[in-house]
Amino acid sequence: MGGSAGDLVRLVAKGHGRSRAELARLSGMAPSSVSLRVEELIEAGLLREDGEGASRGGRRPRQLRLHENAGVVVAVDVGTHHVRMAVLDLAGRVLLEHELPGEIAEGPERVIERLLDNLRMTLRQAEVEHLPLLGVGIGMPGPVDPGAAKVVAPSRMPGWNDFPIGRRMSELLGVRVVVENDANLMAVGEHRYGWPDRDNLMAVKAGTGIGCGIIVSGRLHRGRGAAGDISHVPVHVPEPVTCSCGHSDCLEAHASGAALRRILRAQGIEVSSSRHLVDLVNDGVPEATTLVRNAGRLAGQVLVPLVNFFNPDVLVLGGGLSAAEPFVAAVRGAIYERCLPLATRDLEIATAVTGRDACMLGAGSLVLDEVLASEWVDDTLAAR
Amino acid sequence: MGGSAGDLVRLVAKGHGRSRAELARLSGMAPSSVSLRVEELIEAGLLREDGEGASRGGRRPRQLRLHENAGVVVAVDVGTHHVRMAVLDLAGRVLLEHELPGEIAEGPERVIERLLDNLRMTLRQAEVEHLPLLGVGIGMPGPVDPGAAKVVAPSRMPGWNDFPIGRRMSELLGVRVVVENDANLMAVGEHRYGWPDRDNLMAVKAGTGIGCGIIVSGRLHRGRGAAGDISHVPVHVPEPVTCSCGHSDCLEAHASGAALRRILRAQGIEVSSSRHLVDLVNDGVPEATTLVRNAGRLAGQVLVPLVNFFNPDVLVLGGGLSAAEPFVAAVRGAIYERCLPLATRDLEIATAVTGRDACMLGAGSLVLDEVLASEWVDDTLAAR
DNA sequence: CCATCTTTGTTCGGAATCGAAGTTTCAGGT
DNA sequence: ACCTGAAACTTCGATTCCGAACAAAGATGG
Repeated sequence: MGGSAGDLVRLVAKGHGRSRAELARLSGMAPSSVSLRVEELIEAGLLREDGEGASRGGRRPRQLRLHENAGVVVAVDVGTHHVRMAVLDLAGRVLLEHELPGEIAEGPERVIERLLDNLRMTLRQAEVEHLPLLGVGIGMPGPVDPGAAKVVAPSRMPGWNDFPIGRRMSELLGVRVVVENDANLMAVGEHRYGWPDRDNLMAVKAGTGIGCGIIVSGRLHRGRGAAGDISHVPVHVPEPVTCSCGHSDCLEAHASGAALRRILRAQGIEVSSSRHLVDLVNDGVPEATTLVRNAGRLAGQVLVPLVNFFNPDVLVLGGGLSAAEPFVAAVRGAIYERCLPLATRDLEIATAVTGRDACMLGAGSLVLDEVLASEWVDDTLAAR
Repeated sequence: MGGSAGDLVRLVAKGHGRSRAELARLSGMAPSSVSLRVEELIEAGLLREDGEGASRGGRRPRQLRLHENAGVVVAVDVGTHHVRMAVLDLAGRVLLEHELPGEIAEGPERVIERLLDNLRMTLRQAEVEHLPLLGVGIGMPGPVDPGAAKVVAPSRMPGWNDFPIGRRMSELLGVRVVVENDANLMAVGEHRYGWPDRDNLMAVKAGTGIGCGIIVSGRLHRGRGAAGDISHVPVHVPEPVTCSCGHSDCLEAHASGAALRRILRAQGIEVSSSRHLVDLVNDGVPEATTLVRNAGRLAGQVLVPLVNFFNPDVLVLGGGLSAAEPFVAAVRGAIYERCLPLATRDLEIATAVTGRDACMLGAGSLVLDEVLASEWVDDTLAAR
C-alpha cells in the first residue's frame, strides 16, 4: 500500500520498515524507487542510517530510523486532578515525561494557561527547544468531538462544554492539535505500545468514571462520535442509585470509582481518590475489597455481550481500579463464565501494559499519525 | 486511493465513478491516465459507454458502466428449509432470482448436488450461459470460517461440521467461491443496497435463530471469526429455558423464532414456521402477538449496550420476525427508552430494505468484491 | 444570441517510476 | 577455502504516469 515519501516515513515510524528492502516489500514500491526516496529523506534530515542489522542469509540490511532532530510532539493527558505530559520523538519514543497536579474544575482558561507553561518547561527540560514542535495531542476525561476538537456535554467539568480547546491551543502554539477522549486514547496507546500486531482491541478505563475505547482493524472506532460508551448500560443491582443521566441502574452509578467512594463514605470510610481506594484494597480492608470485586463483576457482566459481539483479540483493563487485583479477577471471571467459548478461546484479558501512561501515549500516537499523514513530510522534502 | 485498472472497475461497479472525470477525482489518478485506462477497459469488453449524463454546468459526462457481457456471479442463500439463488451482473444488478425448497438437514452432499442443478438451471434461465461465471457467494445459517470456507460447530445442521463447502464447490465449478454466515451477509447486503453511504451499520437477523452482522467503516467486521454473536447473551426472564449452549437465559432460548414456536406449542398452538408465526400475529392472534412483542423487547434490551458501544449509523432489523410489526416496535421502544441520547439521536432503525433478499444480495456483494479485487481484471486486460 | 465561465475529456512532452540486470555482502554447505 | 545461493541494495534504459495546455460541449447571464 501507499507509494509516496510519507508512506515510507510512516512505515519507519511505526517500527515496520527497518531497511530499504523491507520498505520496498511493505510499500509495494520498486526497490530502486525506495532507494532514491530514502536518499532524499536522509538528505532532508528526516531519516538516518543506524548501523547494520543481522543478516538473513545475505547482505546485511542498512537499518533506517527517524532522525531524532526531525522534530518532536507533545502528548498531554488531562485528568480530573492531574496533568501528565510527555515529549515524544517521531518514532513515538518518550524523551521526557512528568506529572503535575492540576484541577480540571478550574475551567478551561486556567487549565490552558498552565498547560502552556508546562509545555514550555517540558520542552526546555527535554532539551529539544531547537527542534520543531510538530503537534500536540490532548486527552480529556469526557466526551470529545474530535472534528471540532472540543469537549461536549461533560459531567464533572464545569465551564468546558463546547470549549474549543483544540483551536485555542492551536492558535497559541501555531501547531496542529488533536483532542480525544481519554478512554479512546487508552485504547490507541495500548494498541500501539502493547499489542501492535493485534487488530481488534477494546480498552476499558475504570477510574473515577468508566469508559471504553475500541480499536477495529487497527484504527480507532468513533462511530458517530459516542462509540465506546458503557457507563450508562443498565446493570441488575438490588438497590437503585440515581445516575447523572436520570436512570437508576447505570453501570457508572454502581461500579465507578466515584460510586464506590460514595458507598464507602456511607459506611463511614472516607476515601480521597481512586488510588486511595486501591490502597485500601491492597491493605486488605474487607469493605473496600468486597466493593471493588462487586464493581468488577458488574463491569464484567456489561462486557459479556460486548465481547461476544465485537469478538476482540485483546481486552485491556486500565484506569485506577485496574490496579486492584480483585477488580481484574472479577472481570475475568464474569467474562470467562458467560462469554462464548469461541469468543474467549483466543481472547487476551490483560491490564494496561503502559499503566498510567496509556492515555498520554495514545495522545502522542494519535498526533503522530496526524503529523506523519500530513503534507509536512512532502513540504520538508521540498524545502530540501 | 488506488491507482490501477482494478480500482477503476471497482469504482464503476460500486456505482460511484460514473464518468472519466469522476473516476479521476475518486481514484486520485490523473485524468489523462484514467482516459487511457478506460479506453483499454472498453476495448477489453469490461466497460461500456452508456450515453451522456446531465451536465453540471459544463460538458456532459460520457457515462460509464460495466459491460453486461463481462461476466456474472451467482449468489446463494442457503436457509434451513429453502434455497434462494440469483444471477448478478458485475454491477450487482439482479438478472434473475428464485427460491426453491431445500432441507439443509439433508446434509452437505445432497445440498451441494441440488445447488449445482439449480445453478445450471438458473444460468440457463437467465440466458447467460455463454458469459463467464466469475464466482459464487454462499450464505449459510450458522457459524462460518471464511478463510477455510466451511461451516464450524453448527446447531441444527447435522453433518455440516467442518465440511469444506467452499473448496468442494470451487473444485466442481472451477470458480472462486466465498462462504459466509447469513447474518453477516444480511449486513453486507443491506449496507450495499440500502445504506451505501453509511459507514457503520449493524443488522439483526431474527428468524429461526438470532444473529447479527456488523459493518464497520464500510467493511464487514469478523473479529476473530465469531463477531456479531448475540444469541447467547443473558437476558432476564422469569422462567429459565435450557439453551443448546448449556445456559438457561440466552436470548436465543427466549426470543428466537424456534423458541417462540416451542412456547406456542406448549399453549396448544401449532406453528409450522416463522412465516406462519408472523401470519398469526398479523391475523391478530393475541398469544402470538404477546410473544413476539416480548421477544422484541428482549432483543432490544440486548441491543441497548451494543448500540451504545458501537454507536452505528443504522440498525437494520431483518429475518422472519422483522415482518411482525409488534416485534419491530418493541425493539425500537427498548432502544429509544434506554440508549444514550447521543447514540440514538442520529440512529436509523429500519427493517431490511431488501427484505428476504438481503442475505442473498450480501453473498453476491461479497463475491463481487472478491472478483473485482482479484487479478481477474488485469488478466482480462492483458488477454486483450 | 453572444461572451464567459464550468465541466469533461484528450494530446503530448517531461518527469517519475518501474524492473531487469548487476554489485556487494553474507550464510551455509562441501 | 571455495562455491552456491540469497538477501540488500544500485544502476540504468524502458515504460508509465502525470500535468499543463488544449479542445469540446454546455450552462449562465446579460
